Amino acid sequence: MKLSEAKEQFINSWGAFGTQWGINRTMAQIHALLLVSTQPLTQDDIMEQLTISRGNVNMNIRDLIGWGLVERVVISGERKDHFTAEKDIWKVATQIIKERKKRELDPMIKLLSQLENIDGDKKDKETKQFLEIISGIKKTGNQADKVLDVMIKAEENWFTGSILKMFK
Amino acid sequence: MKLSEAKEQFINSWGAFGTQWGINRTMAQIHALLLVSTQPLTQDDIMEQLTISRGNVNMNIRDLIGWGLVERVVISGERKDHFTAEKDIWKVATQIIKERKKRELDPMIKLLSQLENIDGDKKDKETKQFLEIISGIKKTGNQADKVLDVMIKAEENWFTGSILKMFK
DNA sequence: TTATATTTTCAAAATATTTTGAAAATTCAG
DNA sequence: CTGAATTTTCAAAATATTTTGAAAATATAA
Repeated sequence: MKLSEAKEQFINSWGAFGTQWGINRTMAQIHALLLVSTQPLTQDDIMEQLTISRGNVNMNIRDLIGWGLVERVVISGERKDHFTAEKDIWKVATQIIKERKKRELDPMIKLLSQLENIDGDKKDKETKQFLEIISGIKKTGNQADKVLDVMIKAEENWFTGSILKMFK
Repeated sequence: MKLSEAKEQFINSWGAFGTQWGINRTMAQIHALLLVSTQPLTQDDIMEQLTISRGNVNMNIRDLIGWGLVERVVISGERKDHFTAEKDIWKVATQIIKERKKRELDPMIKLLSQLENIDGDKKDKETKQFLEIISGIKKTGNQADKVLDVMIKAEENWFTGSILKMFK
């Protein structure tokens, strides 16, 4: 397999992979393209390489920046914006986990707490079972939350070289 | 809030939550409905409670069974099939992790191995960087794979009461 | 077996999401 | 400032996914 073929296949597979996780195909492809690019790319580079429209590139780049996976870099002497992706996949993974936790897990736990305030007889079988399910989900959610916090903290401290502080 | 409202809100939120994870809304809603139902339900019950068509219920139930989240139960004396969901959310979570690992992580790692076989000069800067990215992803993928295996094993052994075997 | 209840399938319709592209807004060199 | 380059926006078009519902297949009681 040639390098260009391998890159293409990686971009396509990463895109397909993304769709299974509720991420749109193009956004995942742009991310993949930036991952395997030596140089930061402009919107025009991305348009050309993935044959997609300017608007599409622009919107998805903005989302990727929102997820903290891509950043805008200024190349001195160049007028156009350039974009580059974090190459360390472990950092990519923790960043995604951090964002999903914030956007989804935290609100879900909040909702579950609200659902625990039901009017009426807590001894009623239906009510009792409902509350058990809800509190079970909340408990597991909170455990996951804590595990992820430790992961994120570990990542941050590892990165800043201050991992020992975690145990003080 | 009344119980019926709480149930409804739970079902809707679980559905919305699902779509963010690449799971279709109705499938997540059916799962939620079965989670908070005291009794196993028939297809007709589900049709009625979620006001969706028979075909839709049938297909999504089949998928849920494929994910190992729902099972068919026979109620003696009743002609129709009944369905019920695993209520222990920790088991639900490990089941989902197990399936996603099998369906997505394992194939992704396989693909990455293929992409490492590139023709041409391994000293070429472009080639070298590509191989570094790919092997980085593969390494992180393999680590995740191992962590998830331990989780799944722990869950299974915990469930069967043979957790001590894990350390022998 | 036959008649009826139940489940499954799948093409077409409905709905939701993504993509385009041109106009508007912004940036910046001269 | 001016005007060209660049970026952003967003309504409409294209595409993808989900849902329906009726027909076909299957199961079961009599």
